[in-house]
Order: sequence, then C-alpha cells, then structure tokens
Amino acid sequence: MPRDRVTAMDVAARAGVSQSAVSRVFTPGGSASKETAAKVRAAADALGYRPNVLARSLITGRSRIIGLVVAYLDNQFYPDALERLSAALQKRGYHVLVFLANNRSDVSEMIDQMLDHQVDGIIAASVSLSNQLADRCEAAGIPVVLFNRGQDNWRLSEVTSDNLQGAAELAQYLVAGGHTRIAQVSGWLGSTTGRDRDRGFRDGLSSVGADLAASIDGRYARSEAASAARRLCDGPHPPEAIFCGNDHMAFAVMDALRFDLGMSIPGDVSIVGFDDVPMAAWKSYDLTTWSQPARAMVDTTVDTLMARIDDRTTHPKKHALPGRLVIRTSARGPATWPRPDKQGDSHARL
Amino acid sequence: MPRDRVTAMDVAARAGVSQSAVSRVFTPGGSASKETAAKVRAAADALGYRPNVLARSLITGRSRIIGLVVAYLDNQFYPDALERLSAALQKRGYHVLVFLANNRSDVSEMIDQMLDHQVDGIIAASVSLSNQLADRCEAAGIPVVLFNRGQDNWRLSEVTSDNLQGAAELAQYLVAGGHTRIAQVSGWLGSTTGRDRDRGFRDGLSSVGADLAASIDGRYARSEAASAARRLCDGPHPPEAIFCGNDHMAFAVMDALRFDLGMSIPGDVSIVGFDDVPMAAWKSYDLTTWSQPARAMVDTTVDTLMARIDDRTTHPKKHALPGRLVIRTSARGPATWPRPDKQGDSHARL
DNA sequence: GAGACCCTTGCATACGAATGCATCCGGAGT
DNA sequence: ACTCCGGATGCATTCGTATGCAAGGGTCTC
Repeated sequence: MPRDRVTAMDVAARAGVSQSAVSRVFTPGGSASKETAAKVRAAADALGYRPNVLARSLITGRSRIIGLVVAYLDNQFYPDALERLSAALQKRGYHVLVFLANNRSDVSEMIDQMLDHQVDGIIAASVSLSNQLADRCEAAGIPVVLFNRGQDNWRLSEVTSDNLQGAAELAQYLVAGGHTRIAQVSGWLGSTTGRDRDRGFRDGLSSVGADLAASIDGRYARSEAASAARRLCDGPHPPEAIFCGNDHMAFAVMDALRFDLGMSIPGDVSIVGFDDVPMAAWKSYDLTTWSQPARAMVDTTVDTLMARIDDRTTHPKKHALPGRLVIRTSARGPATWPRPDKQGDSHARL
Repeated sequence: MPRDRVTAMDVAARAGVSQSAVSRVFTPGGSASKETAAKVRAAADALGYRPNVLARSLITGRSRIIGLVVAYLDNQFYPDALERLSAALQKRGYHVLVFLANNRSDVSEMIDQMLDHQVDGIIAASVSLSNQLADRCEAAGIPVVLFNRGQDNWRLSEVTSDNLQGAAELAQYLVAGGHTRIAQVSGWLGSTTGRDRDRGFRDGLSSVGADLAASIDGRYARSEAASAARRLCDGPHPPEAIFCGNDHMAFAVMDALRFDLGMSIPGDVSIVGFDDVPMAAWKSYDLTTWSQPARAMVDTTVDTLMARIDDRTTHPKKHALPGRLVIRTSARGPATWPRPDKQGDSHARL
C-alpha cells in the first residue's frame, strides 16, 4: 500500500501549528499571519503536501468539476469546442469530466452519474435534455448550459450562434449568385439547430423571392447526407445549389457528387455549409460556409455557467451569437457582396 | 441552498435499519440479507438516494476516475481514441477527467492536479512523461499507460501499434509499386512514434535495396508538412512517392501538392500515410495508409490500466499491436500484393 | 441437544479538510 | 491604565460513506 498521502495533519505537526492553520493557509481568504503562512508553506513544500481535493469537495459541496456531455466527436466542430472549453475551464480552476452520449447510452443515467460526482455545472454540447432531466439538475442545484443546441424549455441557459440569421444570409448569397433551383440537405430536424437553420434558410430564400426546390433531412450524418445528395442530383432536374446543415455533411455531399456522380463543384452545383470547421479551409473542399464564433460561444458558455454557479438566483438566458459568412470557392457567388469579410484569422488558435 | 442531498442516513431511517446496512446494500460484496436489501432499495428509490461518490472515494481511496492527458485534438485519430477510451472506461464504471496538454501548459502541473483528484490511473495519449513525473506517479501509486507514444524509460506501460513493421511494409509497398525516388515527411522526430516510423521506413527501404531520397521533419503539423511537401517537390528532381508520418500530415501534403503545385496524385507522386483515420477513406483523399488498430489499442490500454490498478505489483509492459496495410488509390501499387486485405469494416463503429 | 460456524446487523470510528466558536493576543483610543 | 476591537489560532465538529469489531440469530453436524 504505497498510498501514504501526506495530510494537513502531518504538515501541521512539522510546522508546529494546528491542522486548522494549515487549512486556512491553503484556503483563499483564510485568516493566517505572515509567519504562520511561511512556516506552513515551508513544511508543506518539504513534505510535498497538496490538499486533498476530495475531502475539500466533500465539505464545501463544490467539486470544481464540470460535467461535459458530448455526442459524437467525428464532426470536427466538437473536438475543437471540447478543446477550447476545457482550456477555458482549466484557466478558471475547473476540470472537465466527459460523458459521451452515444445514442444507445442513456442520458438520464449520465445525469445521475454527474450528480453522483457532485459536478458544479453541466455543459451539454449538442444534446438536448428532457424537462424531467432539467428538473433533476435544477433540483440538485446544478446549473446547466446547452452548447450549440437549444431547448423549447425556458429554464435552461443556452448558447448558440444565430442560426436563423446565418442560414438566411447563406440563402441570400446563393440567390445573389444567380442560383434558382436551390435544395437543402438539412441538419437533423429533431434538433433545434437543425430546425432553426432550416427555417432561416427558407425565410432567407423567400425574403428575396426564391423558394426551396427540395429538402432532405441529412440528420447530421455523413452517410445520410451522401445518399441525400445522390437522390437530389440523380434526377432530371438537379439543383444548382445545395445548402448543407453543417460542414461535416457538406464534405460528404461534395465527395458523393464529385466521385459518385462525377459532378464538378461549383461548376455543376454550388455547395455551402455551416460551422466553418478548420477543414472547411482545406483546399480539397474550400467550402463557403457560415462561421460559428466558436471562441465567443465557448467564452459565453463558460461565463454563463460560472455566473450561475456563483449566484444560483440568476436566471437562465439564451444567447445567439453573431457569426459571419465565409466566402470560399465551393459556391458560385455574386461579383460583390455586402460583407466581404477577410478570412485570414478565421482559425487562429486561441 | 437547494443542495439538500438525501444521505444514507435518511434512507436508513426510512427503511428502519442502520446506515451501515444501507452502505452494505450499495457496496458490491457487502453482506446484507434479501429482505434488508429489499427494504433499503425501496426506501432509496422512494427518496431518490444515490451514494455520494466523493465520500465513498475519500474513504476507499479510489475515485473511479481516470486522468486522460491529450495533446491537440485536430488530428482525428485522437478524438476517435478519446471517444473509444471513454466508452470503454464508462463500461467498467470509470470516468474520464481530461487534461489538455497544450505545449504552453505545464505537464507537471497537470500531473499534480490529477494526483489531487486522486485519479486511479492515468492515460497519456501522445504525450511523454519525464522520468521525474513518472516517478511522482509511481510514488503516489498511480499506474500510467502511454497511448500511442513510447518511452525510453522502462517503468511505464505503453500501447502502440507496430510502428516499425507498419512503416516498413509501406516502404516495401512503394518500392513494389515501382517508385525509385522516395521521400518522407516524417512524424516529429522528438517523439518515439516519429522516430520508430522513420526507422521502420528506412529499414523497410533498405530491406529491398532502396533508400530514402529526402526527408523532412513535419512535426505532425499541417503547416509544416505542407511546406515540407512544397520544398520536396519544387526542385528539379521531385520524388515519385512521399511517406507521411501520419494521415493528418498526408492530407496537408496532398492539398499542397495538388493545389499549390498543381500535381496529380498518384499520377505525379504517390502519397501514403499512417493511422487510417476515418477521413482517409473519404474519396477526396482515398489515402493508402497503415491502419493502426484503434479498437485493439484502446482495449489493451484499458486492460493494462485495470490490471495495474487491481494489482499494483504487476510490471509495466510495452505492447506493439499489429496493424495492416490499407490499400486505396493515393499511391501507385504493384498489381498484386501479399496481403490484399478487404477494407470494408475498417471503420465500423464499436 | 449442544457446540461450531456462517451470515447479518449495529455501533463506532476513520477518511482529510473546512469552519463556527471561543480564546488569546496586540495595538489603538480616551 | 483600562477598554475595545480586530486579527490569528486552536478545538471540536462536520461532510457522507465504508468497514473492523462484536454481538445476535439461524443452521448444520455429530
């Protein structure tokens, strides 16, 4: 049994003070004199003492751990978000306990496990929570923030980008580019992001007098998106442009059209996506898309969560952050466009 | 203060037994009669009781948490591994606390934080540990397994694929395909995987009487790999084939050659990678590569870790698991090849 | 039928740190 | 010189569960 941790008591003995004194030295805001602190720190260093987080959490009721529920990581947007979230939280002294919500696994069970671990907060990335689950968290006094997913429910905070606006702007861009037959491989219509982007796109089209020629639910899955693309384009009247509910599907669509149907992009058909994942800038795809402000979304998520952890009485709030159109070469566009953003620092590391 | 957790004492009161009885019912191997268990479970369900993991960990000394150190997540191999590792661990009742080792962040500090959280084990994915850090973990009695990274050190367990064999086989495949001028964009030579693949490739070449025309360290980074590729191919004698230290760099190399230099693949130059990430199967790249057995690596990693958690006396062991060549179209190959593996289930989900 | 043995159960304590309360000290104010 | 005040410190308790120990009850064996 090599688990001979050095405890506050050991440090106290060596420093000639009480265990309380040691605790106070290591507790921000604890009252201890200069000399005591010095003695304690010296003893602690000599012994290699570090406070036991578990014991501390048990008594304070705060674990400084945030539960992160995330679905699949094959869409690059999420590893990226995970990385940023974890970094932002680490900077504030929190750590991330990850829970993967494979569709077969039970989100309810995950919530229970998070509660068991006394997480101080929960971030649900791309996952919705039933009212019942939301209630359970609320009852336990654990704030929840939904990341990149909304809720009809009013009681949870959420952070998304302005999906309506983004999809609308993409629609207008396509129309301005001279496309008339426009189709969609939508995001999963069972999700709020999928529905919002769908509605935004349709609204955007009608705002300039166009409408949607065809639409298939791609469910945010590569294989579904690819087969949807083939179905859309294999007929006698293929669309001139396809809006994809996210970049991840857009890549699948582009591969399917280019390699299965031998079409050229944007020669035969224009493709636009949504997210602006790093891969969208790769020359093989060079995807015109809507940039979700990942950095800002992460910051807002963390800020919101922290605020609610520090003050339980603050009310849940819904944030829809502004993104921007990123014009590349996968879609034919108008000669000029109102917001010719530069794309240079689009993916600068934090 | 809505944090009114229901404790074992509450359950005990309602069930008319002692707190010990409750504890025993919820402890695997605890001795409790059928009826007691039934009463306790009924009371627990009625009250919504779940044991407090923190308190349990405090006394048992095991947190059922595994610390996972991972570097960048932009190489798809790692999100994939993270997902599988987390799933495998969840299945065994463990959870994953993630630590991101940005190069600016201090691995030593991370280790300390993991020790603070009493993690039962550490998985270091693509990260090496100094002897000093390894000692610190060992002293704390916490087993460490290196995932996809080796160590000259003998005291840590490690799980990799057979990098030497894989790189050698790729070399032989290229030579068999009729390439004579063969170059390399190596993995980071500061890492064991980078060095092993480099050596394996060179050995593989010489085993069939060929040798390496040029080699540049791509450091596992896209931008470095791209510029390396341009430097290699911009001269008067461009190579006929390039081996890349991983798929992630291979994609960058392909993009650079195709779009910056206007070369065709595999017409002008053959490209092979290493890893077989899902994206390698995408038609835009369709990369011939070496498949690292991700599933087996994850299983072995978890098994090794569990074995050492359950029995501290087991000795560290190094595993190099067999992979296999996955032939696609990014490289010209011989008409026949000894192991024409089917590639169908290469990326089946677990 | 009595002793041996196993299975249950409750009591008390331990895990390691935080914190309310009481005490003690020194310094400042009058 | 005496009181008052605030900061520093120790004592004891607390968080919620696991577990060693001893006692109780039932069963089996000879």
